[in-house]
Amino acid sequence: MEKRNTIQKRLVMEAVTRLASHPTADEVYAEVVRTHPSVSKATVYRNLGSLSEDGRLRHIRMPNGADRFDHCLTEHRHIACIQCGSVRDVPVTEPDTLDEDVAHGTGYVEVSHDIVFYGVCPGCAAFRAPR
Amino acid sequence: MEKRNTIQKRLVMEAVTRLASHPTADEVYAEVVRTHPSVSKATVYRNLGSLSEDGRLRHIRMPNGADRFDHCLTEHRHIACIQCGSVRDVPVTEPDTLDEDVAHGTGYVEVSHDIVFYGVCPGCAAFRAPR
DNA sequence: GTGGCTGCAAAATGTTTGCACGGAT
DNA sequence: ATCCGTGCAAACATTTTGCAGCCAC
Repeated sequence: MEKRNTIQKRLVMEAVTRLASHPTADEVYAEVVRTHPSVSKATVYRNLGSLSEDGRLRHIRMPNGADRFDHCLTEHRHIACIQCGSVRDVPVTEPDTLDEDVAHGTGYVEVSHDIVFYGVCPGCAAFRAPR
Repeated sequence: MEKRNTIQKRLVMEAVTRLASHPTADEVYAEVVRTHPSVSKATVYRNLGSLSEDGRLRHIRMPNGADRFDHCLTEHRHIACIQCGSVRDVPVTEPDTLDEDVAHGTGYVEVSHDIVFYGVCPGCAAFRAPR
């Protein structure tokens, strides 16, 4: 019942923090294995889940590719470049009554939402349409 | 270059329409196979993709489980019950300047977004907390 | 000491792809 | 005659799980 603080868990946490920019589980695994080759991918997945559950990481579900994990716990959104796949932070801009409105409109309770933005990042846009 | 209108494509289209409520690719496949056992799952996937591309179906990317397909083309959102997994429609409530705002804030271009709501549907809520 | 955590491999899930063939144009 | 769309199976990508042993508590 008690959650343990294992070396592996710390390694996963550190990897996500070090990679900073929303790594996928696979990227976290690669980072951990670099210094600790014996750690298995299942353990990385399990610890990512555990840490997210504990609120120490944020689990970002990407509607397309692999899910990502964020060490930054402040409320924010993400935008993925449809060209290069990079992901960066975006401040929250949708009204905070959104869930409430939907709850009232539908009769659902405990309403939350996932929102992910897509677009072409400045770098890719420049490359696509140079001068 | 020319897209053909095959029996399989029509079957897929009809299945999505008949199932009405946001079937997954697998559910569409099951529905098609019931009457036409020789149709392969790959064909269903390919036709779902083709029809979505043509705007005849809407491809709903679910951040969690399998993607779903919607025969209803009018702009709307979806809410999934975290208890029973059912999905129903929700009118758009977020401001239509959302993408614009993010574009201005980030410098990204061609900004769009996916948004999916989660909650407990009235039925499941009643079951969970009767009386 | 013991039960959660790990490593390994295998399974599960969801989707895509290579290939040869058959049918629509 | 083309060549697109199909069926089949296998590949692929991501994540989960079963199990025996280990190690943090």
